[in-house]
Amino acid sequence: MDQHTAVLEGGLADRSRWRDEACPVRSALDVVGTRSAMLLLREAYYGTRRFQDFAARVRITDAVAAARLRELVEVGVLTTVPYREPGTRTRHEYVLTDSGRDLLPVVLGLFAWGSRHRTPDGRGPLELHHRDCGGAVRVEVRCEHDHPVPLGELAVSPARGSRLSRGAAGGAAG
Amino acid sequence: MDQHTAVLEGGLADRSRWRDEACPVRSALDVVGTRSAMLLLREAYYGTRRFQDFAARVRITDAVAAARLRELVEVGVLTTVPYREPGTRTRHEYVLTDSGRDLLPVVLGLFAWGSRHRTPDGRGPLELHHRDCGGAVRVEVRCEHDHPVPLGELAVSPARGSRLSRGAAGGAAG
DNA sequence: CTCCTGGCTTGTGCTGACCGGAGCCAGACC
DNA sequence: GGTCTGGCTCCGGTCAGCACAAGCCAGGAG
Repeated sequence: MDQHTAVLEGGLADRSRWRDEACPVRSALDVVGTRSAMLLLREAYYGTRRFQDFAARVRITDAVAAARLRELVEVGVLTTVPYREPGTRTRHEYVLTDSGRDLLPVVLGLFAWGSRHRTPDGRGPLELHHRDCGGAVRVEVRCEHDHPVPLGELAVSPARGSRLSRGAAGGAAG
Repeated sequence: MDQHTAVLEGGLADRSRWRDEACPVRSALDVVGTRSAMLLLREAYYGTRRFQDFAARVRITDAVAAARLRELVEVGVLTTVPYREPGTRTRHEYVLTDSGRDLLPVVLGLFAWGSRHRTPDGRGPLELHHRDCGGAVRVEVRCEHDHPVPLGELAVSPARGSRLSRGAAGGAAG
């Protein structure tokens, strides 16, 4: 259409002929779409591992922390690992899995957007940089050939083998 | 601490001495943290512009669509522009602003994560590629020198001029 | 003038996210 | 045995997000 939206290809072109039932954005939001889940992830990235620290630093109640942490473990974003401090019994910590680490672009994307668009100065109270070189850190949409991909150059197509890739109508995708 | 978390620098190192009151992740979630807001954004990226199309394609009611679209316009993620089809009165469409386009990494990040971790085959029903070269599209965390930045190489520090940058305790950041 | 249509608004009610506070339980320490 | 602590669970209640359904309003078509 114009240069400011993605291009829908194949059976997707007619947007009125398919539903978003299997939309990956929707399925992601189903499991990590709450405020507390995102903030717990932020804390995990900051290095927090223990129950009370999560609850206190995210400023949620124990009940919510327990419920949310349990869900995050269930969906595989966190795992529990036992630990034992001298003189106490065995407890367990919540640590990130690969799946949890894969959500980093989402949380950093929110971080960057909040810093840029939701603070008076457009800078925000914290900065992110690369330990190795000191360069400022950003979240970018890129193709595998390293080209930056603005919205207008983004193409969406059905995965091979799906109904919509064969031009059928009425399918479900995302 | 270990290689799987970010490094907190300056006054941030002691995580127990500062609060996340001004956290940009939190402020971002305050305005675009709902399921319907994210899905409306997805639709906007797909090229949707009209009220009924948004409501139908996101599968929310008119009431929710009206409320959420109004909020998104208020926070500057969308703008209304008047249009007129022949033989009807003037109405208005909802189009993305620069601020709205800046949320693309967040929505694509959820898209990628959902495709990878919330579908049986780990691929998802849709694919994203670069129109110009056909390459698969990803969301990446990079520094300004183009180095990929894994979580373990990410450093978080206070913005210059903030309380925490001067080593004071009890500040508020993110 | 009435009818129709798109873009809402309003009303009712459910559910899930969240809070504050109290209680529980296992084990270490005494 | 009793006490303390971390990691929960349970209870009662509020509020926001959402669905379903009805109503409203401006303006073009007839």
